Amino acid sequence: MSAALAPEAAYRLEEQVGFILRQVNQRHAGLFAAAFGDDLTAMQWAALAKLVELGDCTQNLLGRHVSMDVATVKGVVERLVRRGYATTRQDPDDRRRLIVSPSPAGRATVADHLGRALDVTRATLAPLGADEQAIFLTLLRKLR
Amino acid sequence: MSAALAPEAAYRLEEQVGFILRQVNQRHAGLFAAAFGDDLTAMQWAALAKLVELGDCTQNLLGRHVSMDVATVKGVVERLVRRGYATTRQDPDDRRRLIVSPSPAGRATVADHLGRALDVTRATLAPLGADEQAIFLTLLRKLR
DNA sequence: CCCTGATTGTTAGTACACTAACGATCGCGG
DNA sequence: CCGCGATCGTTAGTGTACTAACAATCAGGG
Repeated sequence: MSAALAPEAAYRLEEQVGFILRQVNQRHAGLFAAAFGDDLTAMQWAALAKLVELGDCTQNLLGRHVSMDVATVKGVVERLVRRGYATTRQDPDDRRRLIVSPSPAGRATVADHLGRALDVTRATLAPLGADEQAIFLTLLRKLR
Repeated sequence: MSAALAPEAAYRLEEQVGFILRQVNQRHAGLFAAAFGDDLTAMQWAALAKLVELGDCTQNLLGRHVSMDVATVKGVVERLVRRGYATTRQDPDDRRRLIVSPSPAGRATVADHLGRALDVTRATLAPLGADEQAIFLTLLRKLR
């Protein structure tokens, strides 16, 4: 399956999962930005929504809950703090740990934007029918 | 649908398309990096594979073919040039344009890595059965 | 109680991604 | 042929993402 028969006819970039995945991600990012404007990025929203759900939480644990590695979550939390949506303090019981807490403004923002977040999900899936959406999500989850 | 009934029970971050999409992307990126090592990133591979397919090509046009905006494609092309996989020159007929060309090494690298690229696609979709893969790709394409 | 290994966080470095602002150029209509 | 809008590329700035190296700290065993 190498040289003679179908040289590079066998490889179509635009049919590879990774490529399409990136395009779908781009579309989702655009929809998200349109709904959230300069309020929050998708990453910040994920971290903040999870933080409000969990309450006080180690930076490390928060990162694991939202699938961000340590270096990434640090930057995201830093920007949440800068915007006044969260605060950080050292854990007195374990001085390695940094405890992140949602601020009242953070909780309010999550409540405020919940509808918009759901709209983004709906808009992203809009090209599919209701049954297709269910199938798609089931399959997508398996690829996690 | 705001306060009294289902406060934030209605929003589960880990069920939102955008969130799962990011996780699937992360997994794909990991598989890609494992297969390609330090040879090429997924972005560089996409750009180079498309460049070899198209032959000489405007930087702008290349970007459109691989869904990268102008600023992004500039960086990617720059790194391809730095690695010796492509060259750039001004279009004599339109001095705004920058023509990007694959180098012999670039063509060889694409040929060399075609199998690995297909392996990455296979590995990414491996959690699904053959029929599921087809359905998934059909649905995914609609969300582009 | 010290030693060692694991955990937590920070920093530096590379590579996407997108916006906005800018300069150079092209092409078309008047 | 002049001007003006559209196109192409570059730069700067912000925000992910991930690796690697490091410092501080904690926990458990000898």
